[in-house]
Amino acid sequence: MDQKDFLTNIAFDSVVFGFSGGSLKILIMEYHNTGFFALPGGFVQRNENLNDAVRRGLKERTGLDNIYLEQFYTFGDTARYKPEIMQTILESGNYSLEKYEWLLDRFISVAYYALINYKEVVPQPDALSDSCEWYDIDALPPLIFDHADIVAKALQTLRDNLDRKLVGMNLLPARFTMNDLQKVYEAILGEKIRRTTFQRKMLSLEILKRHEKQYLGKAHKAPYLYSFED
Amino acid sequence: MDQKDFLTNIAFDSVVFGFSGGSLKILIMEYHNTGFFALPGGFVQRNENLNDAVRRGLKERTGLDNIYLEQFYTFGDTARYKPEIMQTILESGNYSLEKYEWLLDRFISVAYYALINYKEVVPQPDALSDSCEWYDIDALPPLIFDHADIVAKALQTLRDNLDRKLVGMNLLPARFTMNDLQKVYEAILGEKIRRTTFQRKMLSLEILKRHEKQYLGKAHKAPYLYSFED
DNA sequence: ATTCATTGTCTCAATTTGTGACAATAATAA
DNA sequence: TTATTATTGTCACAAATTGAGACAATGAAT
Repeated sequence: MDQKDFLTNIAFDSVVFGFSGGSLKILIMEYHNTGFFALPGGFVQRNENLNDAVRRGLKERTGLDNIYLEQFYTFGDTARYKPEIMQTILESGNYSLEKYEWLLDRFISVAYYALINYKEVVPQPDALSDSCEWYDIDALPPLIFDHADIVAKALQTLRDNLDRKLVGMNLLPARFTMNDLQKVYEAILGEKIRRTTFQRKMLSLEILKRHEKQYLGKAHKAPYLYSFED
Repeated sequence: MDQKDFLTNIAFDSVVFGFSGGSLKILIMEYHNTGFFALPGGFVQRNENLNDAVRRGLKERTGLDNIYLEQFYTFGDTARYKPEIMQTILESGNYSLEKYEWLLDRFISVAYYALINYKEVVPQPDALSDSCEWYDIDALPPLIFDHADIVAKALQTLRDNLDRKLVGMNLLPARFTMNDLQKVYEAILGEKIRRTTFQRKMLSLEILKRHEKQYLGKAHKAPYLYSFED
């Protein structure tokens, strides 16, 4: 974290979506002894592509490569500049204020959202944080800076993209039932979808491959399993 | 242009769309004695919102306030860093390389597109440029850095937004005919649209106010004028 | 008066979406 | 073994949207 290795005044933040227990969740970090909650983020190395920097950051937090990632907005208001918060975070972590003075400068932040399979991830805190955990999108703690705005815009963009991009797939394991997929869509949109219409639409896209049935041990017809591979 | 007044490593570029002669055009700058063509852009002052910086830049180039503006992507590949080009530009303009050394550093660029009424604008070059002119979107000169990619992505985003946002209006004068509006849509989409379907769709949106007819002195029925005001 | 190009609107067909019906099925209960 | 139950896959029909053309109305030129 030496200043000379990084670009100044520019950062990134990631809204990492996962799906579990029927609801949409995101990763939130908590900083040591401060009560501050924030999105996972980071800085761009001088010899590194912006997109690669974000992937590097996600790899550290989730252990995953090849994550589905979309850049959605760059936040650059002066109102998001609050050096006293960053100073508190550094002091609570016993970091030298001289050495890390550059972190107290103003940053413009490029925001990305990621979609990952919840089950494949064990969230890892970074050096400054004592936790990195999943929070239900409807029950987030208060976030520092403008991170609540970033989350809201991420969710809005995800909804807007839901039809145009094949977004739902990235939140599920390789094989899933039509009902699983519908629940992901419902969690993202925040509303119920009609079963028959949804099923017809998904099948008409001709991107789903049908596999053997899944026997659930329940008292009814077993559903087919699907995957996105072809 | 003193370094200490600006954020480092971060810039913006604008794709300014106008409509004239049946085709879509954008503003391109040419630098003194270099043969280099580029999008109009600039840097963010330390006490200035990113969005305000872009509006300031557009005001200087077009003289217009209250421009329709959308941020669409932030370009941060290392491949876009070509200090020798910037050096040539500075030298050709007889700028001190010491004083403006910071401009030779790597920049991540936040890209915006603007939609303006062609007739209201007299493009103004900046200090480093000897021209700022309209170019047909299909006949652009070769552009420096990754500016051709930026234009391509701007156009793609504009097309994607065409139905969801009321984009066409910003490219026309206050009053226009249905045919004018259709030609704007056709220029953006790059394809012909069926007249009756287009007319029905536009009227069904209930955002157009119909005014008196426009007598063209032509040998046929006169069209209504419309506006977006309500 | 006739001709001409364009406009505004209508009609019908084709497609997509909303809504419910219904048989098939896998486990459970009787 | 047989009924019961919840859920699934598919179909049928209605409603809404879009595609495609027809046609009369109109303002100016001939």
